Parts: sequence; C-alpha cells; structure tokens
Amino acid sequence: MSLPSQAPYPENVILPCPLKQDRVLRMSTPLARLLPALKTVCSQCSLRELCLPMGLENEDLKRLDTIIDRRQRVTAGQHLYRVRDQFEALYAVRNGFFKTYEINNDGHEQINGFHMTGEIMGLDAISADNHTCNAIALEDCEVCIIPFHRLEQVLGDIPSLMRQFHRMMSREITADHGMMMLLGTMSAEEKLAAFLLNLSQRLGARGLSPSVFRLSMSREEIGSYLGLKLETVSRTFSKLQDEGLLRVDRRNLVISDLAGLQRLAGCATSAPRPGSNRT
Amino acid sequence: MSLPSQAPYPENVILPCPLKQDRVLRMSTPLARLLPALKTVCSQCSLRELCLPMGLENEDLKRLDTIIDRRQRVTAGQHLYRVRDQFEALYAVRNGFFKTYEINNDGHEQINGFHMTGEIMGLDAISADNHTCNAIALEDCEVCIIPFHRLEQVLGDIPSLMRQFHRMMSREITADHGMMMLLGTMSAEEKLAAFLLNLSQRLGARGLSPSVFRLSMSREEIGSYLGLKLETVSRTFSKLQDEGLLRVDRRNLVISDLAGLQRLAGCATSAPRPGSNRT
DNA sequence: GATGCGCCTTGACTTAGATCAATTGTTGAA
DNA sequence: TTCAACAATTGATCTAAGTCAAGGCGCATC
Repeated sequence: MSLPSQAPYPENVILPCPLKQDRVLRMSTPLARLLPALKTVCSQCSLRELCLPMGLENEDLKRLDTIIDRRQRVTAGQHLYRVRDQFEALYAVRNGFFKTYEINNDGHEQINGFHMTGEIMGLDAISADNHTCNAIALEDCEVCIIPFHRLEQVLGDIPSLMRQFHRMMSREITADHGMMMLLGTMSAEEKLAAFLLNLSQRLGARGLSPSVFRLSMSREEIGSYLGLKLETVSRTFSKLQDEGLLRVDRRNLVISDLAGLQRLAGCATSAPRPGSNRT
Repeated sequence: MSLPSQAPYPENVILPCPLKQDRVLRMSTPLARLLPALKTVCSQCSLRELCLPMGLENEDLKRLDTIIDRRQRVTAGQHLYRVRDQFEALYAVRNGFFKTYEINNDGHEQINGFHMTGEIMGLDAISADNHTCNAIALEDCEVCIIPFHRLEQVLGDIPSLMRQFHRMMSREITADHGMMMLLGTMSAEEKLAAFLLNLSQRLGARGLSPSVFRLSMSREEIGSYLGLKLETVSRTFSKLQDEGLLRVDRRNLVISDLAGLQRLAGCATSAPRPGSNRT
C-alpha cells in the first residue's frame, strides 16, 4: 500500500525540461527562499511568460513594473482575503498553492479552485467590489499584489496588456464551465481522473514533473472541489491504483498510465482548468 | 394537475412596475416585433441600464453607438454560434432567450447557462479566439452584435465602459462559482428551488412578473443545467407543488410561496446568477 | 376528428455515492 | 515512549437520484 521508493521528484524541484527552461520556478528552491525578498519587477520575473505580463515588450513591461511593485508572503493556513473583504487588488501567485472557497448557508464548503504559480486570484471580486470567496494558502506562499484601480488605469495605454488581462478573465470563465461539466455529468472515477490530469498538465506547463508530484490538499478538499465525499475520493484513489493507472501513498502521487487516465476522463485534451497560455 | 386558470401574465407582457419603468422590454411586445428593425443605437435603447452601456454618459454613449450598430434576428432553434467558430463578436441579448451548452466526449450535453435580455454571450471565447460552447435560441430572439476588437479599441478611451465590461466578465465568474456550489453541494429540491428563484429574480429585474412566468426550456434542459435527469426534475416539480411552494402546468409556472422557496434553496439572497446590476 | 409526435408524469427497480463506524498510520508535543 | 490529534483507508449499510418502462396530455397536420 505504500510506495516502494519515495517519489524521485520531491516537491517543487526543478526538472530538466529544455523546452520550458525559461519558465522554471527559481524562487521555489530552498536557497531562493532564504534570500531577502527582491523588489518585485515583472520585467525581471521568471514567470513573465506564464502570468499577466505575457507577451509584453520592453517599454510596456516597465510600465507594468510601476504598478506591480509589492509582494506579500502568506504562510500555510493563512487567509489572503475573505468573503466581503473590500476589493483592492488582484493577486498573482508567485509561488506556493492556494485554494479559494465559499461556505454556503448549510455551512457546506465548496472549493472553487486551486491556484498555483502564475495564476491570478480575485477576478470574481471586480463586479461587486467585495471578495465573493475566501483564499487560503495551502503551503507557504508568495503573491504579487496588483492594485486593481491602477491596473485599470494603465490597461487603456497598453493594448497588449488589456488583451492579456481579458484573456485571463475569459480563461477563468472557460475553466469554470469545464468544472460545471465535470460536476454535472461525470462519475467519481472520471472526476478524479480529470482533476489529476489537470493538475498534471498545469505542473508540466511550469517545468515540474507532470507525472510525479505531491498533492497539497487533503482528500476532503479534493472531495469538496469535485462534489464528492472524502471517503469516495479515497476509495476512488484505491480503485485507480488497483487498475494500474497511478500509485498513491498519502499525498505522494505517481501517474503511471497517463493515456489510461485520459481515456477514463473522457478526453485527451479538455482538462477543466487549462493552464496553458495559448496565443 | 392542471392550473385552474391560465397564468394571468402571458409571456413577456409589460408589468406595471413603477420602480423599473425604464427597464421595460418594449421590443418584446407583439406589436414591436412587427415593426421594421430600427438602427441599433445604445443611446436610444431601453435596455441601456441593464446592459453594457450601463452608467455611460452622453458622449461616451454616442461613441458606443459607432461600434454597436448591427442587430441580428435568431429564430427559435437556430444557433447563434457553435463550438470552434472563430470568435468575432460578443452578443447582447435584446430580446428572447438563449441557452449555451457544451457536448462532452460521452455525448453528454451540459448547459452552461440560460441568457435573457441585457445579458452578454461569448465572453468565454476571448481567451482562445474560438467559441468554446454553442449558443442556440430557445425562442425567436434578437441580439446586438458587439465586434470585440472594436470594443477593445474604445475601452481604453472610455474608462466607465471598461469598468462596466470588467464588471460583466467578473459577474459571469461569480455566477459560475454559484453554479459550482449548486452542482457540488445541493439536493435536487434545493437545486430546482435555487434555479427558479434565480429566474424569478432576473425576470423581476427586467420589469416582468417574478412570480408568474413561462419556462422557455424543457425538463431535460433544466436537468442538464442542474445536473439532474429529466425524470428527477419532473418529480421534484411535483414535490414542490405538493408542498404548496409553486404551481406548475407544463411550462407555466406560478411561485406561490417565495419565502418558502428561498428557505429551501438555503438562502434569501445568493441566487446562482445575480442578474441585478449593482453599482 | 383521427393520427402521430414530443414532452411530461409516474411507478418499479437499481445503483453510485453518502453515511456511519472501526481501524491504521503519521506527526508532533508532553 | 506515550499520547493525542489528525488524515486516510476500508467495510457495512442506506438513500437520493438514475434507469427503464408505461401511459397521458397537448399540439400540429392532414
């Protein structure tokens, strides 16, 4: 039941992945964590091809640097914002892992999403000027603060930035539709397969191993996200393991049959939350 | 089993609703339908306080008129766009009722949303430059065509329009999160109650009766939206009727106990797709 | 006004996933 | 080393919703 050997890629290790060398998460190495926080500048950021600055050229990038100049550390278990907090800023995950969730009137928690490096949080708060969900760090994290009113001011002057911003909002909508499809039509097995494939794909796009990784969330949190109970998540993990598609030991995961998982999830392509930045 | 008297408010009739007189759907009266199509101008549109132009002043409104100058009729059963169609424009529903849906690889249909007057469709297509869902008219409809590249060009010059556009995208995200909550945590009864309350609220915001209306969609379509089978939808309607919360005869609906429905849906306020335009 | 077709309802039965409960392994503090 | 707290697994049972099937009703067409 336990994995014979520990996962060869411990959490957040940089993989040799020549095609994506420039997207590597340098700040996530233990050494980098000890360095004093640098002044945040998008123009120097290793994530710029994954994040809001994607596609920006020199001058525009410098312009962006003038408004995104602060970072914030959030330790595991700490909230970044809560429902009804005044909306001031969007947040770009620099490293670490967040969940956003809502509590409905029965006290039932629904997780809206898990957010990793390069993803923007807080887009839902624009319409009502208040946050509509809670964001909590699942590990020690760092975010870049994007003051929204200042962002909106410069959007008009930088067409390519406006473009990218709209793409990111739109991608969130598409991803949510994918989740609605998952929640509305899939079995437990299909849901879990789709979820793992999605994680795998997003990690891969960040230069990390797509097949060997550590889950940052509990079975209960996976269940809340997928509309399942924790026992069902656990049973389904065991089932997928018995079928030889993956190996799981607590939170350490190895995907051993990617194609099989894809077949199960119903598709090779449509993971619920496309993390790839298509142009 | 049949309603003793026909619904007192036939479909789309204008209600005497002093608070919302300016939001009334004049084009939806049979007379208006027969008139030759007017040149589309947002500045003259009775929906401008519900739609994209919300909050715009004279000059800016005229600027908007220059880019949104075409309407399109879509007859019941006709597609407005399909998955993978090149993304050219957003569409504002002028009158009528649409559904947007996706087909997953099992051939299973998932309805992403129902769209009524003043709502914008196509926001999901911005990120990939292709439509990611299908939009089909459930009744005879008319839409205003919003060429997206031209809209983006003027957004920079009209801050209040940019604001409103971002609010509308953000509201879509919030609404989708509400649907995820519904799909992930609610029972059939709660789902149907929440769905009907949401319809009721959106109709009310448009000056139509919030308690007596005609459903534009089949039981199967309601089920697809709510993650239920058509038989379950039908049974649940009967159950809610037996409990005295509503009366239903085929597609004619009377909500007889609004508070009771709200209690059942778990809340008085948080309907999944907030149609109200809060400022 | 007979016919056929969709849409809807209802009943009988099945099942996937929820619920309840017991047990194990892990971690960290005393 | 022990103990408590917690996360995860697994088994036994229950139940809400799905599936399959039989009618019924309203509507359009001829």
